[in-house]
Amino acid sequence: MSQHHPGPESGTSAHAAAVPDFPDLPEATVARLPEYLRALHHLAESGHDTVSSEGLANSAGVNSAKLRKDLSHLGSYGTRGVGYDVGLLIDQIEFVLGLTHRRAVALVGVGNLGHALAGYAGFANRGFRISALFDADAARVGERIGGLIVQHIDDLPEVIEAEGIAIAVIATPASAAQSVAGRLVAAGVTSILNFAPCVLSVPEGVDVRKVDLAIELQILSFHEHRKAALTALPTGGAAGLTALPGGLSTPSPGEAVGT
Amino acid sequence: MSQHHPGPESGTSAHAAAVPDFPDLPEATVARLPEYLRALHHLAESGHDTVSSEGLANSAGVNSAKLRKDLSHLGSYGTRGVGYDVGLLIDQIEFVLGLTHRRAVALVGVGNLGHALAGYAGFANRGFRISALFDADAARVGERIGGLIVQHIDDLPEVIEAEGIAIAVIATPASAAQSVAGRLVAAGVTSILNFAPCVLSVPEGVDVRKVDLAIELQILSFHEHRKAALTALPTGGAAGLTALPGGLSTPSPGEAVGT
DNA sequence: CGCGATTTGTGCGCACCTTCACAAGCGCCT
DNA sequence: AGGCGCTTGTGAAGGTGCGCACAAATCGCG
Repeated sequence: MSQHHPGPESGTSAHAAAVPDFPDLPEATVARLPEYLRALHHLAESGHDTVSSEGLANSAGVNSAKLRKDLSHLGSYGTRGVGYDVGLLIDQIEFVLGLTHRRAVALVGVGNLGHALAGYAGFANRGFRISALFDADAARVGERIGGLIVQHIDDLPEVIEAEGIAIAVIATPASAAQSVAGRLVAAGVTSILNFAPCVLSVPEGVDVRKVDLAIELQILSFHEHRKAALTALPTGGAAGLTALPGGLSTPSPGEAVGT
Repeated sequence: MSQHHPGPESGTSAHAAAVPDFPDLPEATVARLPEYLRALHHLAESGHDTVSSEGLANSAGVNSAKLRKDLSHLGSYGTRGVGYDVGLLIDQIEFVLGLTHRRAVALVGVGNLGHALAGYAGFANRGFRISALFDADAARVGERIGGLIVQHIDDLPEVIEAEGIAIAVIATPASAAQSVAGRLVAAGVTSILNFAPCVLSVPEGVDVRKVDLAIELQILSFHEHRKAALTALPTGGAAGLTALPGGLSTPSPGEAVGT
């Protein structure tokens, strides 16, 4: 999705024995690790202290072979014949994802969507803390949201530095997003989650992930359209479908990351 | 827009059935079409009536070769030496995505996030109309949000059918999501956009896309972590050499992922 | 103390996606 | 009319990811 510069690909020679670390984890694997982490926390709360790849894969909604391969990439600690130690695996994944400490996040744009994101409990529960809110609208500055005061975007540099913020969320209108991105990067932010429906260009070394809500619906719309065309044409589109079970069963393939 | 059904002369070669086209568009292509569409609308508003693959690719933030291949999949109409007709391409893509008519969408869960989604202007502008709001909390039922009244989730079947809704958005807590999904499917919904951080299992034929905001941040966190590790290491020697075992000993723990 | 049941880790083939490079087509200019 | 430059469409190569299937490893039990 966003720009991932293969770039010079500095080798990053694995500093041998000390840390198992993350030299060049496949992007697809990285995208799934959070999923595993969530499932693991769930399992831990249920009292499980070990889990098989089959069980964990089930909880995370993926194939067990894929899960094993993913975990093997980070030199995982499973025990053959037994499974994975839940607590250990949680620590492992959290380390690889850089979640050993709570990360501070800045949020720019406290409009309709930004307001909701600022109060989204899911962030706090999963390793992040919204540490600063910004908006360009003077009328909004000073407003209090979930224990934070909205600050003017001109104060961005000082706050970003003072709080040591490296990750920012853009929830502004598309027209302002590129400008905001530039100011964020100038202030030292190196990772951006962009909710504005537009492409951002940023210097090399800055990561951008994009969430476009309308695009998600449009992709679903395509599949709706396709399904409608299929059922209208008994050409054999349904032939491929195995006996449709009455109950709930196979998880759908959704997902695809990105973006 | 533009009830443009004639389609492009029934495919290129095999015109067995009068099927429009999009038989089996690659998923990756489908995911990018909305991006192109957005860029095209932008271009149209800027007065452009044709655009080259290079120009459009630039606007959409992708490689031009990739764009051309994507468009070729849907039997597109570009003119060599000139480029693509912006208006025609918009119609084409909107048709393929099933956006020739505005689609009705139901939204379940009018909490923090759901409230924002209900008012999100980006949906209305891009082919969708939130047609119904539901919540399980009786205290919220009756509340008015953006011209719609929140209804109780028990009324879901009647409303879904009456409005002919096929797409739904789940913005409930994770604990309720699976149950809601089941009720949606039972009511006839065949596409779900899930914002709850959990896996949904649905019957075959139902599409689910998931947006997990915390996961997006966690992926960024990984890259932050990686970048931090890189800058912490002396850049000099690491460049280029990938853990070549040329070193005399290189104890096993290196685990040489790549090999 | 060895055997079988269980589960991980992974080699391999396959399918999909991306990118390059170039021939074919189109319009314009001379 | 003909050639020239520009742009599309696509064949082919390369890369990435996925899933099967199986050997290796570990535990529990008799």
